[in-house]
Amino acid sequence: MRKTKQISNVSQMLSMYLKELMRLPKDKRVSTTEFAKKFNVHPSTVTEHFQRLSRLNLLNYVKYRGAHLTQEGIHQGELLMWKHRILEVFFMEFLGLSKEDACSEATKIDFFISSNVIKLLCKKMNHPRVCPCGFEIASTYCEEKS
Amino acid sequence: MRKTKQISNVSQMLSMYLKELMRLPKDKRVSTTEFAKKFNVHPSTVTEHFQRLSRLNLLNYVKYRGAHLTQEGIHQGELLMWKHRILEVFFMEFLGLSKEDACSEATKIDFFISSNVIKLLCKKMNHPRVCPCGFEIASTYCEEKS
DNA sequence: AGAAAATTTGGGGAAACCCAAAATTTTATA
DNA sequence: TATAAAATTTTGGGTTTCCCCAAATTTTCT
Repeated sequence: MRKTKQISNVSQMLSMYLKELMRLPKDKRVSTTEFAKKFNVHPSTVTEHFQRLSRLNLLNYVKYRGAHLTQEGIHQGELLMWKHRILEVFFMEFLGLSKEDACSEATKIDFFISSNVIKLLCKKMNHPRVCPCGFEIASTYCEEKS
Repeated sequence: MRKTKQISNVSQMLSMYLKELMRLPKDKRVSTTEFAKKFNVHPSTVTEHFQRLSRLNLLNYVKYRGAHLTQEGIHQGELLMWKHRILEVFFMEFLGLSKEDACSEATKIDFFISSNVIKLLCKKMNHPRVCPCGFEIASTYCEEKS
């Protein structure tokens, strides 16, 4: 009954957490201070966000022990990263941005842009399999019929 | 000393007000109830936002008498509309979206996307002079050297 | 075991939204 | 031109999201 391809109730900030989480090894648990440094924020703030992600069933968070993404969290994180990376490819290949600029520009809008636009962009870019940073682009959301 | 091409302290919501204001005749003063209907919000909410825009010197707002954009407001509104329309053109011509979809997709990201990306997009689209809806695209921000 | 380090809790604060009811001003009409 | 009706603003609340700090708790290290 539930749609799978939607980010439910995730704020922009939470989406940033989700994306960062996706870049980390999925087996290891992440600590709050580790994250606090990345986001230039106090540890207690991270705790708060982890708890929120946990309430949304996106993060498996155990007090004092760190956290890792749930299946659902990975799923939503993959959607975000797919958007992010397709945008990166587009910004580099079509607009000629540098790798760094492509990433920062993608970061500004990946949360807001629709799946449909990304899907069309993906097609136009010939369904890239890797992003400019060398990371693989998960094909879960790409509907290539090759 | 002041940079001219930046949206200063305008929230996404205020940017929506700015864009809507840009679509209205600039000589006439707009009433709060008029706006309230457009945004499906109570009149008092509009008053609040008008006051805020006024504090930012973007809106000339006189109690009980309505409001109209200041020079600065028009300037910032033009930047937003430029982004919006270039995106519309891109979405229609490059991705093949309908006029309506192009508009709604542009609305989702125009506030967040950088001027630089839009500038490159503008060039790729050959510096369009009108958007899909037939509106003229102000060239203030377009650096075409034709 | 006990001290040090990491983490969470609880209490607050600011900003951006929104609404409802009361007060005020404008307008329209009798 | 009064006065009633309509429009607008004020006031007072309420919510959410984000952030910090200090104190309490738990884990880790020696």
